[in-house]
Amino acid sequence: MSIEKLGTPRKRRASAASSRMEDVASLAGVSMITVSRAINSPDKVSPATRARVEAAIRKCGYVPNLTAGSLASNKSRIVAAIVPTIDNSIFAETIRGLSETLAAGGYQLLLGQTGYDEHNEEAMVAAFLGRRVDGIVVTGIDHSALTRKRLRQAGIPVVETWDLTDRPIDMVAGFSNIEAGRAMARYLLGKGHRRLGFAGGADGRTRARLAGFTAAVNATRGARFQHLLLPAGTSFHGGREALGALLALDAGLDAIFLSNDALAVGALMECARRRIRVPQDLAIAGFADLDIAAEIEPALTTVQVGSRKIGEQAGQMLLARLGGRTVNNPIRDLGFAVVPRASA
Amino acid sequence: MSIEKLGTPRKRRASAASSRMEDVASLAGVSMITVSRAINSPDKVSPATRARVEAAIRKCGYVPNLTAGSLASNKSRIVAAIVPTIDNSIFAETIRGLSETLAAGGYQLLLGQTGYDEHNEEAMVAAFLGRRVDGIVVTGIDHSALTRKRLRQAGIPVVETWDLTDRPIDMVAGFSNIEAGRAMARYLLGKGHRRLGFAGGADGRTRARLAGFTAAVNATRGARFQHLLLPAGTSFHGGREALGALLALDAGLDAIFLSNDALAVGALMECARRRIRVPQDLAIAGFADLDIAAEIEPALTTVQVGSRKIGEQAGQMLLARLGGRTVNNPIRDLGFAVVPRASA
DNA sequence: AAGCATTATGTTAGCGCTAACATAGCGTGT
DNA sequence: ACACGCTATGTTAGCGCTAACATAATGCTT
Repeated sequence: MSIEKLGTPRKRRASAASSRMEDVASLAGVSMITVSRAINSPDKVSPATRARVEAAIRKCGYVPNLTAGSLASNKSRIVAAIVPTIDNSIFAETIRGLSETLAAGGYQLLLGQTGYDEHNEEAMVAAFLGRRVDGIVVTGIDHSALTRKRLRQAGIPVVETWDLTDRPIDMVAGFSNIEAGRAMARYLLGKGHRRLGFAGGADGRTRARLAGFTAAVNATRGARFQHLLLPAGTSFHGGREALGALLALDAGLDAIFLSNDALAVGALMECARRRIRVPQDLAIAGFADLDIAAEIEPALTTVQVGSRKIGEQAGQMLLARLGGRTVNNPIRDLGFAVVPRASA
Repeated sequence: MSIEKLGTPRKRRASAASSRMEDVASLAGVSMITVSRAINSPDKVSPATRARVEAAIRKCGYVPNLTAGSLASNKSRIVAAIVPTIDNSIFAETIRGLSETLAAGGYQLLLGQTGYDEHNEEAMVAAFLGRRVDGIVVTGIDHSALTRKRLRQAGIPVVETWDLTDRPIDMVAGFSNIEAGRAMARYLLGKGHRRLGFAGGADGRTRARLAGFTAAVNATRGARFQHLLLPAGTSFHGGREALGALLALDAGLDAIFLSNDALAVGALMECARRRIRVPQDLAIAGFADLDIAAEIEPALTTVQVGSRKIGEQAGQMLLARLGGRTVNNPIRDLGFAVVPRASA
């Protein structure tokens, strides 16, 4: 065995050309931990030292390696969110609210889109947990058994959104889809409609709305309805087709509830094309109160659910828990409201 | 100095309760590196060993810590994307295309939304680089000097999108906004319109479209135009207001080009409200060919730019470079096409 | 049967940072 | 003058994984 030659480590990985904390430390004449503190908890370092460290950082163009920091501290400052899609969709606003809330707390957002496929959700949850995200936001309350188990065992805050349950995996921010469906049915029935139609995607939230809708219709003498679950989730074009399909089932429908506003707007367009007068010949209602709902002609009657607020609340709950605070109300019912406009 | 007591390390960090690679290794009776290989490059491990390792993984419920892997391998398998917003927006489809392309290659997407604020972009780029993302996608070709410098020095593939330049930071996938603006002006002029209006957000891409539009109008005898740059980027409501504001500048306008489809749809809605016939009294044109453009009544004349394809191409270029291949054509002009519909 | 390439697996030493503990320096009260 | 608490900074030992090199086992050539 020979003594190592000075300055020639036997082994050295090809590392980034970028400067490391060590370089900053020696430049500033302090230890690494002081640099670390100057960056992450500046008030634990004297102003004079902090100034020297900051100067050194600027001089080297140092960019802290957050991956290394995450490994050492077991905190990633990343939150993952899984939504079905962000295309012309109700979830885009949720993501926006979440993203801005998290950014304000110093967290970044890892985004997953399942395309309404539960199998994708499972794989994404696994991948995100492997990334040791600090928290996770999922859409809905229906998840595979494996996904639920993994989320519970991960030991991180989890927020389910866009629905409500007594027994969330951890926390939930949303509203009751069943009640929302019921409320819209009652609204339409209250307007005197008795031959109703319902169409929407095949996800759990739409099914819940359908359940509430069905219950209210069945409780009303003389009322009957047709429904349709579409393979594709949310598109304007899908709304056109849904309208046609429902009218094919029963040409005498007098009101149709589409489970999201994109579909409803598509249905309105199809009515315009077919010269069906809305709401005189046929009432049309949507769900979620997208921006366009208030702007289109005729303005769309819909259910306002605070898409953006769901994201903000989810973000706030996560930030609270990540900041060591307890969340006093982990089941947040943000409510909904039927917004009567011209179309129904 | 005393000999360490067996089994009681002087120091041990509070670590996750979850199992580590070491646990899997001992359970399977192999070394850690074999487990690592069984996971990351299965064909380097014999089928028998692989099977034992996989069984052990299932038994412990092992989830690899990707943070540790990233640090060791200097690869994060994360790509960051920065867009102005994903709300009812042209960028949602780009993100979707990117996200799906990357997912197929085993990469995850870290999303940043600047809200059309260049200052945010700078901070986000810094944060993402600190995260040692493997690649980054940004919107547009206008970036602060510091951002450009950081991106160049990061030594990772960078794709600029939604515009075109001879001298990208690294790669670019988009189309010429100047030419697109010019093409739409020519289209409207070709239809005989001579008093044109233009409105859009204040971002660089809209300015480029405006430049092309202006050039074409100025080259046409007898043509004149008004323009308007809005603070808020893309909203239906903004389109209503833009229409009003442009008509206030010149009530005799006969064609208006809105720099994105959300604005254009809003303008159409406002025309409906004001009983302005489109296109007879006023032609309306949009930009990007969102889903709704083809569905609305009257259908919207717009510029189709392949929003989704931009994301897919960006993803493919990144995957190629990350896979060690060279990208033969790093400047990808995906073109555009004026789509004539009923509104102009 | 020796020589060599190839495949399968192991050993060692980090990747760049921070937790946990250690220590030095200083003001304060008695 | 001394213990005490407090602030500022330092030392050490990892966090959980993989790169790089090392070695063993196997097949194939001549």
